[in-house]
Amino acid sequence: MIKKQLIMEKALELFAKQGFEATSVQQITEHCGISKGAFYLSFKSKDELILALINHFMMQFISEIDYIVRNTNDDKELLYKFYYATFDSFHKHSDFAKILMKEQGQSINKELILKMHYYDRLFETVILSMIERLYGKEVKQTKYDLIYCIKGFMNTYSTLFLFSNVPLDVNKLSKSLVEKTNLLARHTTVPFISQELFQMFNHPMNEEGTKKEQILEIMEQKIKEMVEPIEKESLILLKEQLLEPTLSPAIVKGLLENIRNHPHCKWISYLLRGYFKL
Amino acid sequence: MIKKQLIMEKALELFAKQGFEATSVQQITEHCGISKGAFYLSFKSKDELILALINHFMMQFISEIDYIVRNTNDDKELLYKFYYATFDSFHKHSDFAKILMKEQGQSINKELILKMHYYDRLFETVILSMIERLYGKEVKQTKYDLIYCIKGFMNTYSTLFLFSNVPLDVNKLSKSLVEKTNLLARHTTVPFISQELFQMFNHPMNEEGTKKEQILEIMEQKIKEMVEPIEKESLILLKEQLLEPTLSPAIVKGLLENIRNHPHCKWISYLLRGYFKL
DNA sequence: TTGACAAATGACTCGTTAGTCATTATTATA
DNA sequence: TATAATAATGACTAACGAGTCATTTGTCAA
Repeated sequence: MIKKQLIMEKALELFAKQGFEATSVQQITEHCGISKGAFYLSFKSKDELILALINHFMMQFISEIDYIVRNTNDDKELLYKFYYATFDSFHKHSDFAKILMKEQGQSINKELILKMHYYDRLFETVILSMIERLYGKEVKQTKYDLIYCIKGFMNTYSTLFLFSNVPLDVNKLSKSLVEKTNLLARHTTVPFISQELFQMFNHPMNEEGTKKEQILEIMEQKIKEMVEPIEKESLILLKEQLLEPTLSPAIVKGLLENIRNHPHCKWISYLLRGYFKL
Repeated sequence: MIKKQLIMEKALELFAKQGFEATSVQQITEHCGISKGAFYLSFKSKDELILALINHFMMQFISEIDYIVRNTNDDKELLYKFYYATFDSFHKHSDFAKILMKEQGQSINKELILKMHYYDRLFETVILSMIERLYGKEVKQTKYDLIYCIKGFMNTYSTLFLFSNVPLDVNKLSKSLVEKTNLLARHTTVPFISQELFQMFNHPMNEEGTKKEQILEIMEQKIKEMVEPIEKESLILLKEQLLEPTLSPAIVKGLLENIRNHPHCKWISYLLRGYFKL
């Protein structure tokens, strides 16, 4: 298990520098100081490795941003916090962000493309819920355009500081983008992306409906692995709540809070927040 | 020479579908109905092919947009025409645009990365000159941000219609982006990218200063190849003008107009417009 | 028809890579 | 200490791809 993490860390560095295709398993194992055979004890294939990396970081990223959007009460702060957290995350995990940019749309692996689409959709959902909350009916016609504008901002500005070695002021950048986003939200009158168009783009959303049964499966897996008592009990209680709702919303929310910051529970926490509508 | 074009066309299709790395020379030659050896009669290597493709399309694209920006007199139309031409070009050459998106930042080839950066800088220059003309001192503090916003819009909206099979209304999209750009230009007060920052990003601009001597070299090459009498004479006169300015601006402009629409002269025409400041 | 020249071919070389598996080293258990 | 179980190794295979070059095919002038 610890070996798996080592491989993921070292591979991340190489992928960010050279790209996925251009990095051989040989190189990865050398960089880890292990043998080639040892690699295949942890991962069935090179593809499984990149998939694990994508999953690991995207789950972390999405759940982090989603938590911020759900738990920032002050509307005035929300957009700033959203941008700040996004760029801060890109900055902290810049190697992963680089891979994301490089492998964008690329990748021969079909499963990977689907996964990327899936996370992209999730992220769009988070943005959309934020926009709807902040601007309400004001952006009824233009909210889908706003999503793409926000994504466009994130894309260009990320590329900028990921691929040049210029130190960046996340605070200043976020403030600047908050102003731009507000401007567009409040004054745009000519929409391009209608709801129909938006749904057409997002058609293959099916991938992992993440229904009750799937959440249960993931939870059982984690409960087995978990050693910390508080987190473990919280997980068990939440699992029971999932099977048969008996606890009050306050208790459920508290239990979620217990597991939220455990590195292995962020994703479960995100799924449950969605399921319990908290 | 005609073989070269065939290879470029067929390779473009495959690269757009599968990516550059994932496409073998074997596949390209099979798709062309020629032998592997024949490929190497036209191109020294696979890298030379992708470089030729990038050069071919980027020259065409940049010079087209530059011409529009320089020759649209009505400021009210300019931004619309800019967006329209951009998306129209992406649409017409969607296979190339796909490659551009996929190979973005990627690519092991150093020469290619430099070339891409170079064209990126040229495109930014065109955008900047347009912004300065349209908004003047109004955007003194925010013009560099505006460049990246425009590029961000282009990026997200292109991805959208390049990788989903939804038919697009370029007219509507352009109008929508014109409004957004105007909003940002007129009301943004919080800049993020200062002039210093902008220059830091663009540091390695050196690549092909495209000075007089280089233009001359390209011209001599083209003069030899050219068969059409009017274009040929225009080129010869322009070459003389480059060596020793004797003609009036009106005549020079007319000569440029003569060659502008010849598929092989667009790039020269662009370089000369810059050199003669027309 | 012939011979000289150019165009085109594809079998071949050489390097590289993902993935396997018989063998060896390490650790746990009795 | 002996034995079993598990972890780790790296030489090996099979496949593929870029680029080469001896040979064949086509063209055209004499």
